[in-house]
Amino acid sequence: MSKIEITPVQERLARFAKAMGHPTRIAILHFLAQRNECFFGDIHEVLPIAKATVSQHLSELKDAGLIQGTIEPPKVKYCINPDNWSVAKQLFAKMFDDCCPSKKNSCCS
Amino acid sequence: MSKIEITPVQERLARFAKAMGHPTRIAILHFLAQRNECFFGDIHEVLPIAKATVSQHLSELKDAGLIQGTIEPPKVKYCINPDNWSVAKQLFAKMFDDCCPSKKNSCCS
DNA sequence: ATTCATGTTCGCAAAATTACGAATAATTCT
DNA sequence: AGAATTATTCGTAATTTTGCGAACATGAAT
Repeated sequence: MSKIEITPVQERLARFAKAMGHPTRIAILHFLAQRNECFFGDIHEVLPIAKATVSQHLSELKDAGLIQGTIEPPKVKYCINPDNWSVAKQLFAKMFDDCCPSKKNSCCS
Repeated sequence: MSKIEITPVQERLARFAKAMGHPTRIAILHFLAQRNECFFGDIHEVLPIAKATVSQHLSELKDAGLIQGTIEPPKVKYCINPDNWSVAKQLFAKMFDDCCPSKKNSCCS
């Protein structure tokens, strides 16, 4: 009856999800998780795509807040953004816990 | 040096994330989580968008495996797909746990 | 058989995404 | 100052996504 209001939390969760919604970006996140050294060149070296494209994917992840980059001339060091990573983790966890499969009154019974 | 192989698991995680990467679809998932009755009409009634668009979003969620729909003439009942929901939950949880903020050797220190 | 109620599919347009090579900063090294 | 290294930005093209109204399909009720 009354229309749904899309909340800022839902917007934020969708933003995180969208940033994670590409195999290459998932691979980048996994790669960053395994490494201490996170220079752009290290990431590019390991991906079979042009550096311009790598840069775009990194921007996407950075704009969503999942990673951060710091300039260490002449290189750029990338890493997970710990604060937002933690937020994303909690938002996804809450999302998956809220939903019905674990409830008794699920419509999926 | 050696190129990254994008794994099937990463592909699947990205697929889930992509489906969740839109505020309306997050709202739909939340709505499904709160309801026993999950008819198309209930969902459409509550969203400020055309039914064709609602149907598209539901298809997107269904194709990704996050929800399922059963025909109950003349209505269609939608709900979370419990099996895949559980898979998605675990994949996201593993992703967020793997990554560095909780590690000592994080590049984000 | 017609009508009604419910959703999906079609056809289209606008916008966003993905990808690349070339050009452009920015900083160090010679 | 000039060359070299590193990464971003620009310009472009192809594809995908998002959204709508209209048309269509399906089964129920008259």
